[in-house]
Amino acid sequence: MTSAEILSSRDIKPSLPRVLIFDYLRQHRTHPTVDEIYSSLSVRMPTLSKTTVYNTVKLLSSAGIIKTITIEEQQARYDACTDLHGHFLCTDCGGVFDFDTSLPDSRLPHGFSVATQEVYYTGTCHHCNKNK
Amino acid sequence: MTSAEILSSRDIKPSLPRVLIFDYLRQHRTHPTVDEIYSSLSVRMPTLSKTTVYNTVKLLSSAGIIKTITIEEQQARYDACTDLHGHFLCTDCGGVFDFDTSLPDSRLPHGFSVATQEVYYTGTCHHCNKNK
DNA sequence: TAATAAATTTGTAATCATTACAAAAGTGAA
DNA sequence: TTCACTTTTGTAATGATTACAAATTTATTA
Repeated sequence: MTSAEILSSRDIKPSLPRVLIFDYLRQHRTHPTVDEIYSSLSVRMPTLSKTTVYNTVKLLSSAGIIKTITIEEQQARYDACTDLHGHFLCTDCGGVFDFDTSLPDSRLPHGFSVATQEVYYTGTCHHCNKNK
Repeated sequence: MTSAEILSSRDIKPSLPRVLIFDYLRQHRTHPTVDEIYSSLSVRMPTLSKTTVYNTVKLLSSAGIIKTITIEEQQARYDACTDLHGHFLCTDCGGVFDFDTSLPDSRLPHGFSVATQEVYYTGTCHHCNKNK
């Protein structure tokens, strides 16, 4: 399915900025920040505003089309893959990596309804462990 | 064990601000923000600086004595309970609640070493679900 | 104890990600 | 084309966090 089709199916008008941003996230699974999305796309679309990137990732995230990753204090990252998987932050190089994970066996208090589930690990990645 | 003893055992000098902040976190399991810690303690210790609260929670967190919770984009929260448990953010009232969770069965890529593990859920809490 | 060195705390001023907001631009219907 | 509505944009706030240097406290040495 194209990005525009996915947006339309969620009643989000597939404007050019929205399609570009969603496309970018679908093609770059590096969990980019708003800044990285903006810098990359403003080459192709010089009129793009960073505010539009902020607006769009918030729109897509609340529609459940992308995920907001808050593994770092400094800034949010975004992920077009909404399938269940964990995120690993390397505190050496700052990279964020995916890993396979099952859902933990959780006992929520009665009456709680779940919207999103995230598993965040931090540590040192393969590459940074080598350089020691 | 007293807070001062725990700090000492980690080679952190148990100064008054450090003990007060750590004590506060041990007694208030509500996952307070820096602002909440500062506001509460500055009544008893008017000379306390917010910078000291920032410095201290960073110190305690990197020593592994407390946990930094980044479930929200806006600000970090802190938790003196380092036992394994999940955190649930109610997107209606903003409260953060603990819940029991096992470790998910995760397959990390080879060579990755783990320092911290977090399970974050969002949704609606018991109380907010009632008011609907 | 006094003097000195080291560690800690403090207040103020940056930094910087995010949001507010209103004007501008774009889109679609009559 | 005109009008209403949505989206985008740029600028100016906001607000959490950090940098930093001065002030204070604590520890050490003589």
